[in-house]
Amino acid sequence: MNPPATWQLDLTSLTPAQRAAVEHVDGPLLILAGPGSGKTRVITHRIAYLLAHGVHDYQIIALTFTNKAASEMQSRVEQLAPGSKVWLGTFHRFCSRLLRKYATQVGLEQNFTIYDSDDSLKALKQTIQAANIELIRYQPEQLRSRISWLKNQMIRAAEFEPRPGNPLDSVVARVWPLYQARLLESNAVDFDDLLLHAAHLLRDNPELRHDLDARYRYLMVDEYQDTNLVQYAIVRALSIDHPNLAVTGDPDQSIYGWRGASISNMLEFERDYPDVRVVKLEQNYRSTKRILQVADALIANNQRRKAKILYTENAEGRPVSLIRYSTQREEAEGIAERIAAEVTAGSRRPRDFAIFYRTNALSRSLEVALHERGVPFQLIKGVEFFQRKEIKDVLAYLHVLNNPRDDVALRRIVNTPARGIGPTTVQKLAEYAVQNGLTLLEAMRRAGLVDSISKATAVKVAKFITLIDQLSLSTAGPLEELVGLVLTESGYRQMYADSEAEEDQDRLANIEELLTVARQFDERHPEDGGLERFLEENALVNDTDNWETGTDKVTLMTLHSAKGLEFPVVMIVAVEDGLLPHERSRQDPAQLEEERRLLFVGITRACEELELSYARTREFRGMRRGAVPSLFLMELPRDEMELVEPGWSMEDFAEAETDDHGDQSDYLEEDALLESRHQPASSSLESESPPAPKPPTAPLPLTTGAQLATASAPTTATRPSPSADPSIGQIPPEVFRVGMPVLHPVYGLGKISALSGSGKNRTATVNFAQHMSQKKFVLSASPLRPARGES
DNA sequence: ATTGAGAGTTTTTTT
DNA sequence: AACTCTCAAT
Repeated sequence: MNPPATWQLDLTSLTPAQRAAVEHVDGPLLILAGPGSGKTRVITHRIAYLLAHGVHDYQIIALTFTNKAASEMQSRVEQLAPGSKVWLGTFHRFCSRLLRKYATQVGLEQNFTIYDSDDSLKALKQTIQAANIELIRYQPEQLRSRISWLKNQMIRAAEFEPRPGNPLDSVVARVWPLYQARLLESNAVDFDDLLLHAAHLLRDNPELRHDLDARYRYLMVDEYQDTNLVQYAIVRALSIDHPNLAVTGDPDQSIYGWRGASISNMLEFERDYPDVRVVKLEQNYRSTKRILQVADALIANNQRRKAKILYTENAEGRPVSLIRYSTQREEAEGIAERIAAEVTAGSRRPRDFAIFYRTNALSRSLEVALHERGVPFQLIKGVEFFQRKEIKDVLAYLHVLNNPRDDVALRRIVNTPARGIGPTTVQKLAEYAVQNGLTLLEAMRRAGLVDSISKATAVKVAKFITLIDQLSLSTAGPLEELVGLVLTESGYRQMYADSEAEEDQDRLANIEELLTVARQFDERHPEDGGLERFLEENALVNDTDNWETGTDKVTLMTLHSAKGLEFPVVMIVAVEDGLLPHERSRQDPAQLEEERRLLFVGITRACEELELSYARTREFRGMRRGAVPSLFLMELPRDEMELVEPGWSMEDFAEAETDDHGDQSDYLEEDALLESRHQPASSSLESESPPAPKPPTAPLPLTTGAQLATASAPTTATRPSPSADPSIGQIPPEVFRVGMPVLHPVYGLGKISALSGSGKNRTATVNFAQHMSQKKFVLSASPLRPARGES
């Protein structure tokens, strides 16, 4: 049955360690893979190796956490073993597939709906409202995340034991069973249920478990350090009779602990599978020596870890930059400026750069700065397209057609576009439904029989029902046609088409885009398409998956979504106390270590150059606050780094002037914090001798004593106070001459290659050796000054 | 039923 | 600042 290998598998390019992992066939295998160690290569080669040694493709499954990772592997397996049908996908997709098949075993129907977190929050709110439960001070979102966390611990509503005296838990104890009942009535599951139902399915049906264990004989799990208890249970259940389980991961890259991921799954792997073969992949093929040393020094500060060696045969590379900006805006502009300069000079392309930040809210100023300079960029946000209101609205129509019991979707569309069926009417219908044991949709069919609903309103509801019935006649056809029908018949497209607002025009465009998605689906599934499948595919997709590596743009993303990627130049912004580590993680040492791992992940994404930055002030929830450098920065090895401190711009003069008092206290606060954190760690950035007391405007302790190499940024050690800073307009434009060496606070040393214009418009073209870039400056408005003879 | 003002939130987020 | 939710007014 298994076709002879018509392709050649070349293992000679692998290192001995990689090869050992690839050639391991039967029995448990644990691959400890450091960042950039060729992990994906090993997994894909191993799949090909198994196929070449007589394993059937349907006997192999590989589970990943993201679609992105899955499709990446898919295409690489396809290259190594063309035509094979190994199942690669996410945990959630795997469970969803399993549940479609065995839905009735867990009380669902095959056409169940998958609620995303937005939908499940709505269902939860409806539950709370219908049962009239007092939330005390809790937000529904808090309940949702608590329930989610519990589900990830493999606890079901019926088994839940509230922590005594815990008010949140006592509310959860009341709401959760009702919420779960509502989901069941709606024939729906949330993301967590997908895993939880599957885990219980396997636990409660020994024969089924046995069969599936045999069927999926070779199981692989990627990013095993991020598995939670439920995922662990699923993996375990499928590898009891045939423990051919290969997992890869890196405890140092575990960054989803807050979601219930447990490193212990990885650390205790050897206990669960005593005969495990352990392979360590420690050589890094991605980063320069310096970047790796910085990463290594940082992560060494974590107590709860297995020490591991990180080494590379790559070049030494350039020092890692640590840049201190005075404001958030300068940080964004400095970065955008550098990228623009290097792109203009042709030394880098936009796609070479990635900018990471801790929270999405930090992206705004970067977007603005890049946009102003015409630098193309793509912003990766977690959800985006399928989470947009207009998309969810249209999909809600499809959900109702596919699963008439889907109340969340039904409530969403019943008055969208406006049909004069308001919340009061829906409320009455919902009550009628409960009293008569009907679904909401069935109750709507009988709106005329509900006493409290007026004749006029009942007619409107009847019209809506007619619309749904009419649409449901077309559910068997192509998706593109169905979506088109929904758009026209519901009046949804018209609603936006009539609008003048620019925002609505964008929405219209997004809706048209959805039509494209539907068409592409039709093309991809000429035989095995169908509404249910379309909805499922889109339910388990997120925006990160649409991230295109092919486009030539700068990438902006959170540190979390950066995992698994790499870029020639990486910039990590806002490495400040309260943001990284995040303030919510400061109490708990375990969480602090997770934050450190997060920065570790960010650092190890960089191949050639790495730039960390922080600012002295930052806008935060509409307020400007003084910012303190992250304690993680003190843990980095100064030998591998250079400190850069750009000069001040015109705006900062104004800011420094008006905010003088605020600034002073910020400084004092910074000093105090840094003093109190004085750590004996030898790799600390701080000097051995305690820093001398400083006037409020003196540089930070971080910069005192010039511990860091400052060659490329001569302004660093002697940054004058703002009032004395000969920044802008201080140097008369006529001083400059062609060939003159000049100094720029951001780009460092350069040479004037051309001059043009006169007076205020006099412009200099400067070549900067350091960045191999060329920039133009209007002299009267630039911080440029002669490199010699500076004060 | 729709609109607008005011109040209260606000991490990260593979799915 | 930006978002969502609530409640009162239209």
